[in-house]
Amino acid sequence: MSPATATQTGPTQPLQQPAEIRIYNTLTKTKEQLEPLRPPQIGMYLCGPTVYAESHIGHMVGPVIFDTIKRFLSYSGYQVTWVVNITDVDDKLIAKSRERQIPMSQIAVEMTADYLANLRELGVTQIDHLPRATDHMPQIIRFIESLESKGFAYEVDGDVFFEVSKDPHYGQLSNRTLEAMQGEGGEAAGKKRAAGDFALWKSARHGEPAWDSPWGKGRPGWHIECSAMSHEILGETFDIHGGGLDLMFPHHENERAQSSCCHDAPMVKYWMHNGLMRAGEKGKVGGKSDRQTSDDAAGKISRSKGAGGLSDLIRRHTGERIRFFLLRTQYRSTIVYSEEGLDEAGTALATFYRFFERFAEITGESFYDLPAPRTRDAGSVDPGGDPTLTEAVALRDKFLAAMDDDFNTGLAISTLFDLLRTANRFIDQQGLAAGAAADSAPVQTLKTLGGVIRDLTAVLGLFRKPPLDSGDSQADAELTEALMRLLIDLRKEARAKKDFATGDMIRDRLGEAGIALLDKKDGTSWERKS
RNA sequence: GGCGACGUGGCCAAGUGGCUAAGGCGAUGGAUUGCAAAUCCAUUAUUCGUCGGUUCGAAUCCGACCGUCGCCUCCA
Repeated sequence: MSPATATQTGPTQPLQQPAEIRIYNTLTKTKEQLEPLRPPQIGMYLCGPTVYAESHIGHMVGPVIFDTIKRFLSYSGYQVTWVVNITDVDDKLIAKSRERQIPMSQIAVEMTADYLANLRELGVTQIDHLPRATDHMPQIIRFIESLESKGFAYEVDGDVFFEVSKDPHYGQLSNRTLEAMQGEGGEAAGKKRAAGDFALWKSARHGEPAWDSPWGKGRPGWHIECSAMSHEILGETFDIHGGGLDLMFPHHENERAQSSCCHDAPMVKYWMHNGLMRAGEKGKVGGKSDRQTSDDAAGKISRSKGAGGLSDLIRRHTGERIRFFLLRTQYRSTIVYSEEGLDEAGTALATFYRFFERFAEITGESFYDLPAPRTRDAGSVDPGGDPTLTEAVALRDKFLAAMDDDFNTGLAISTLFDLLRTANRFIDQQGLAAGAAADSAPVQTLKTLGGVIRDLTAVLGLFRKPPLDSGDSQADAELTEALMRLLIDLRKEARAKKDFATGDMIRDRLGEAGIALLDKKDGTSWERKS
């Protein structure tokens, strides 16, 4: 049975479908045409973190891809409301609170700040609502009451459980049958009617954070906060629900059960699950070794294995590099994390940065200041018979087609490289350099090319601002710039006198210090080697 | 044990029935350069884990096998 058919939104008016966007729906295991419930509005929910510890890079996969999805959907003419929850009450938080001898709420505040700072660094800026579980106790309690009154839940000594067998569709999302699930039932096994039943409300033990409820003092179970808060903000049925593959069961299965039983309506139209990140093996890149000696237990990255330190990773690699690294892989596949992979992403990114410098030198305009068109239509370009622009338009179309097909960011990025080559080739062929007449036709064409690249990279949330040398203060950066200017001028003078030995020494010594010089027709610039 | 994903060049990674198998990193040759770097051009998988099968035709569908990984307990 298709969940899509179960939703009635009244007469569908002839809405202009902005684009043929297809989404892989984990519920149906097929790619489906995106048809929002209430176009042009789209409601989107992503399961956020339980804030008991620092986030690690794996936590960023979902936010980065969904941030990109929202940017792309907005670009395609939709108005997206994106919600990411913060779960700030839970067993792990309580345990952490005991361990550190500080209130649970303080840990939650600290770790939420850490999470948000990381999101900011990775350019995740599109979230509209960040609801916290503890701010929604009345809604959560009402939700549970409603389930209880409809016969889907039962109370035992202050605990309330969802009775899984009452939901005829239970197991549909994660594709498992009740019979196949024969767990132990966890610590509350003795109280539950069936092992698969799960807690909606947990009675408080001594010293635990607790809220008043019809069942006595206690706290919400896992799952229920997402049902209550998504309902509060996005309604009974909304368009897209996302999260990591590992949340499919039990979290999403239970969420779905709670919400659809409570409202007697499908909870979500499109379920999306991103792949998980794995830790790569050790550094060695061997030759052709026939035997796969995977002595290094490479597995899913998780907090329980001590993963963390994302802010340190950002400091070393920059948020943009990490975002780019994540976006180069299709969101449903496993991403293997490795330092080498991140380094390579940095190398690839440098090609973009060099083009932006070239662009600025020739046009006199900063790439980063170019306006990014807000819609596909506004961003379209009329090539007017120009072969270079014709090529660019074709590549832009390819980019958009890739994104239309279940947000294939990896394929989309490949067209960006093609676009870069097109632009660089054009510059070379035209012999463009600093000082070119601003109103000349080639410069205008280059500006148009730059505009297309600006447009598309903005959809991916890249190049929002010039790359900074992380850790440098403003004053240090200025000093570095002045010293580099001096060295470059000295070398220039030496070379003018054909004193190549001195010139090369300056270049070599800078190279040893991790700085590369780039000689161009119109002068020399420098960059840090990654 | 149950359910599921994946296995594409040296590495990363698109492509899920049919033009010459994207793109990145790396490598090699060339243009350019005083020499480099950057940029551009060219080359770098007759082949897509293995073996069968379906088909006029498969990396793409089916089966078996090998291998890697995930979920089934907290996890983005």
